[in-house]
Amino acid sequence: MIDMTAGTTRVYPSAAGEDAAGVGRASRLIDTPIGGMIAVVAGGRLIRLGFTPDDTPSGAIEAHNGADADSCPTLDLIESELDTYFSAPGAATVFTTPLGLSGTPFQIAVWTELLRIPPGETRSYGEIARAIGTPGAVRAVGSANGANQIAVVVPCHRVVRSDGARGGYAGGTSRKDWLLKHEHNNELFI
DNA sequence: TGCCCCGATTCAG
DNA sequence: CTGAATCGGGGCA
Repeated sequence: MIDMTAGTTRVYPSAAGEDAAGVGRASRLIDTPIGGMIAVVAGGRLIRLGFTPDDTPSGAIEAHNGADADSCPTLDLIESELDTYFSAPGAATVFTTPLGLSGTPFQIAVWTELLRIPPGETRSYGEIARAIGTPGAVRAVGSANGANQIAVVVPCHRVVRSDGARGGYAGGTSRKDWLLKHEHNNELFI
């Protein structure tokens, strides 16, 4: 059925009626030290990057329109940048892959703010809430974090609780832990 | 549309 | 440690 081998690119046939603008979609599985990730590109932009569940169902990669995934520059770019990011302790890697953020105005505001957090640094949910002008929306920020479609690149893992505790993570707290330590040059903290 | 419920939180008791 | 505050998002009538 679907080849889940890391690095494998799958091309999906165009679905009539979808992507009227001719914007193709392609996905690729990328292997990382903390599990496989699936990257999805549409219109030349990365629109999704998430950790694949242990037993990734074939349906996880459904509905991707046809595009020439094997020669997708954006997939090549994100794959390359992820490789650099994961292989370099301290991870000062700056991602340049064009992103396609899709969500409510509030979510977009949160995610955009997350992109401003430098690698190796953290912010609390409250700080993010204040930064975007809605000091009381602390929990809502948490929800928006959970709705992040582009893991690692949109660094929702850099948001922790005000008391320093790590807080939750859609990909699993162990991954959040790993990422924070990795960016902290492998130093243990807290 | 309105109502209700739920959170990757926070802070006061 | 417990409880209430606060607000965006989603489900449902």
